[in-house]
Amino acid sequence: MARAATTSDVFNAIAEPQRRDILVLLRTGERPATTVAEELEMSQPGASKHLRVLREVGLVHDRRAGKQRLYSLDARGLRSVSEWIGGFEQFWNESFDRLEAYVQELKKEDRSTSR
Amino acid sequence: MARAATTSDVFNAIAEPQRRDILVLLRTGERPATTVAEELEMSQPGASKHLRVLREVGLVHDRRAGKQRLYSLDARGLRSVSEWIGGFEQFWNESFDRLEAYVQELKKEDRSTSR
DNA sequence: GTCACACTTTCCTATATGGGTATATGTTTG
DNA sequence: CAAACATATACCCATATAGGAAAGTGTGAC
Repeated sequence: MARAATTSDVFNAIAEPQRRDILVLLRTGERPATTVAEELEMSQPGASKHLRVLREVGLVHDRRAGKQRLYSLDARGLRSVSEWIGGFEQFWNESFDRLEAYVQELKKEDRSTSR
Repeated sequence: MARAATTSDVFNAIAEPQRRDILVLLRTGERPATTVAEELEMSQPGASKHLRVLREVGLVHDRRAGKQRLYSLDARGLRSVSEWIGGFEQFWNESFDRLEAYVQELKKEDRSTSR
């Protein structure tokens, strides 16, 4: 089995750098697919594919506007990620302390090794 | 080109459900690889591989303890994700409003279609 | 040293992807 | 309806998994 389908999981959808870039870009407002491609310097089909994935996980919406299709951000899907991440905030400092201890340990080992 | 290597990107590392489970499990304290495998019902080599990925992106640390190797959480790497996500918090409510408008629009279309 | 235990790595496989290129689809305009 | 424009899809390829099975490595015990 390979990795889970990006189309069904927000975590996978935002694992791709270019898709993250698209989301960031859309914070400044909706825009047509072509503009997204141009502004992020990716091919038109490339942008279209990424937008499709983002659409399928619900992170963007699209609406027709004449010949164009305007894409807009719907950040609500990122909430689940935020909540998951939130469960770790309390461990940031703690693990920092743990790292400190780790560094101290390394220093000790180094000292005893060089003797 | 395929997706970026999981070993070099925290976003990719946490894109895999089982790896997220491991991180959550490790919040309750360090434990040997075998225990991780048992508690999460994954094969021992499987757990080992996932732990390796997490280690390489710095989300876990390991230390030898006799025959065992104890893995512990280092959540600091999740901060970059948290920060990125944080840039979207202000859009949650806003996009909710946008969705409302979207729904209204759908209703309108539906009405005009059924006429 | 040898054995057992706890992991890690190697191999192999089926499957997803991301990217490029070419082509198809949908919409407005003349 | 034909032409033009904006996007989406289909195809093809190279690569990166995740997983299972089997073999390899490191460490404590006898």
